[in-house]
Amino acid sequence: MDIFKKKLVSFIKAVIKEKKNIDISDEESEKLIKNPPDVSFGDYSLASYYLARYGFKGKPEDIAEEIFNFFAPNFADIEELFDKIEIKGAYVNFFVNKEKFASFVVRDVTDSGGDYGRGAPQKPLKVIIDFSSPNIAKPFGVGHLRSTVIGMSLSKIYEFCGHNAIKINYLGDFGTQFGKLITAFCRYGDIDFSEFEKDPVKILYGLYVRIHKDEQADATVEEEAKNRFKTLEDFISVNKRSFEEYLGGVNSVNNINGKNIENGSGGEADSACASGNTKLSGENKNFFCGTPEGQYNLWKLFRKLSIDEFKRIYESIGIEFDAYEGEAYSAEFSKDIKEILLESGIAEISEGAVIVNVKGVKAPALIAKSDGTSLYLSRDIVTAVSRMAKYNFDKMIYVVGSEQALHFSQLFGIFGKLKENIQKIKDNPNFKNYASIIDGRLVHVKFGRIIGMSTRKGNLVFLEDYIEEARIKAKEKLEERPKILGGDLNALNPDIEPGVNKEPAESENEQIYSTSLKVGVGAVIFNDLKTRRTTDVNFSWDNVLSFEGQTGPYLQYTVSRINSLVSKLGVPDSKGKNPDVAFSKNDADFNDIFLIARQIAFFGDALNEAMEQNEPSVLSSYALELASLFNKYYQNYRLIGNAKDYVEPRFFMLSAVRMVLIRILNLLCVPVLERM
RNA sequence: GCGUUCAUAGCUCAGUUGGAUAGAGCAACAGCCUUCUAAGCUGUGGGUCGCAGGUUCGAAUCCUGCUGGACGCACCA
Repeated sequence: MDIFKKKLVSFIKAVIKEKKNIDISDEESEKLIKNPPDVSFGDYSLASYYLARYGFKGKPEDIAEEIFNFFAPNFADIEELFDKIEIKGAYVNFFVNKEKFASFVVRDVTDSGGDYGRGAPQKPLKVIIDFSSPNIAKPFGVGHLRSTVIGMSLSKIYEFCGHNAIKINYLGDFGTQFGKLITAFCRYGDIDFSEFEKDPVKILYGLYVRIHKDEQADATVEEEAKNRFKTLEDFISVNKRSFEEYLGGVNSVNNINGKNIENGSGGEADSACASGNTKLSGENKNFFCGTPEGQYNLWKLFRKLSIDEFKRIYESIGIEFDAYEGEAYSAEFSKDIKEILLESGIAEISEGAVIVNVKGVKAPALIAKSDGTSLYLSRDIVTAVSRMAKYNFDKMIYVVGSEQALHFSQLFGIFGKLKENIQKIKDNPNFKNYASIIDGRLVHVKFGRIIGMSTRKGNLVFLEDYIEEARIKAKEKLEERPKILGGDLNALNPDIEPGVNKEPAESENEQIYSTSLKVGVGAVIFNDLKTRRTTDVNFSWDNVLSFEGQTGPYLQYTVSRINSLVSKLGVPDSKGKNPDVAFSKNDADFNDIFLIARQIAFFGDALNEAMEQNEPSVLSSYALELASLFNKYYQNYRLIGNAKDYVEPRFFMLSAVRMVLIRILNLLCVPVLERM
């Protein structure tokens, strides 16, 4: 919060104390302060109708008058920072001293040394963010991009606000679908193993599409797939220890900063057959298709190949995880969950299957199938309890599409029911401990569908092709630029002096490649983060490939422009620490500088709102507005060629804009370019 | 049928959680590059906030009904 708002907060507290003898907190007081829709109304306003809750009575206009009459004689208290107070209808409007305001904000950003807006809560929360979660053996499509970028962005936002984010990728690596995949692999004898090694995920996807088609005509497919899945699950859970035992040991691995870094291995599931034969060929097909151990190895191989592929893609768009988990990991304990829930009466048997009736949800929650195999709901229960044991989280966010809203309301409802009935569970002290405190800490961050593609029909758009398309468009745009095409290609590379030391053509192409790739990736990612999560996205190439207006490249471009200008201006002597920044309202550009400073001052609010609502798009809109204000300024006023004491404060203003924009681009996973 | 969710300019979307005159960007049209990057800037046109009621000082926002779309609803994930 800036000092101006702080001043108002205490001013308003004072009036409520004086008039109604009520003490309100800073937070309450701050909530009463709004930003008027138009700067001509003032910079902050107090809406009198909010005061009704503190006992002020009468028409809003009269309350406003009463407040105003109190403020006016006490104006000296805030005179240092404010120019005037006005009454307008139901509002009391405050006008800041614009010169002081602009100077304060610019200096505030500059002094923060790149950390402007970073939060430092008294008690940082431990927040698990479960996102991306692709299904193995399927290509990474644009559908997964949304969860991936929303989750990654939220992780960064929580971290920047001072909390601990734990990023988990929960792979869809289990379930009947893998029975189907193994069935496909074993039924179709025409797999080219050398091709398979080259692009395994594509081949696996082909199998997936093919078996789905055959399933329609051939009823034995489903039968075989179910059996194979059962074999797989039985093989994995021929175990060794109970969930209770597992929970007893797991929190000992909890380390200091709350992060448990796991690699992409399958956790427990891996150890079941670590030395397995995973080299595929035509000869050992009998082993893979005919024995439980072979099938397990086959599944494990599919899993590994998929993860390798995912990691390559994540790296290319700057996504990383603290842990890779998988459903298979939890499958081992799904039987324990089933028994606990049944024994305690939380679950019941219906039509041979195990179900839980959850308060407020009509559809029964299915825990286990009538053939005894697990369903993903039961695996999610296991996972949540394991994570509580392991991380002791304050909050766990699932970034999953809104089509799974029912699933999550069932999952959350089950933890509510567990909490209520915890004493009915016999033994299992560890389980009771962890399971009872989960209720209320789970959040489903849902998002709308991308309309226009589907895996079943086989017309899935692969993420890599999608980015490639954007990259090519960016390259075309880049090559249209006269400066770059005409002569100075090296202008793209800040490390090379223009005109000197010309690099060979190949390197120039590399520059173009990397620049256009960053623009393409930026366009694609920003496109997913600029609208509110819950709205469905009508997929359109025209939209994604437009780099003008409200787009990622527009923001990247704005930063590049500032970079260029700043380097031409040269860094002032004061080097940026505690600079002497002062603006004069007599300068022609002052009003625009003020508007920029005002927008910068809103950054903290935008950040908070983005976190509270788990909504990165709040930052997207904010950044677009800031960039737009800057571009208007840039267009209308020239800096180069002016006197030093005119340029210097503006230099810091430019740097402040750049700092905030770069921060937001980072938070939104949009690459930042030096030049473009 | 039940449930969830959405409907704002031709198109894509904002709209400070019930507040001041409903805003941007695309697209269309008209302008601005010998001067800090034109992926930019300026201007014009474009609205019964799906429809009908209700709640109150005040509704795009809240409640009810209707219309239309999306998604989900027992052994997939």
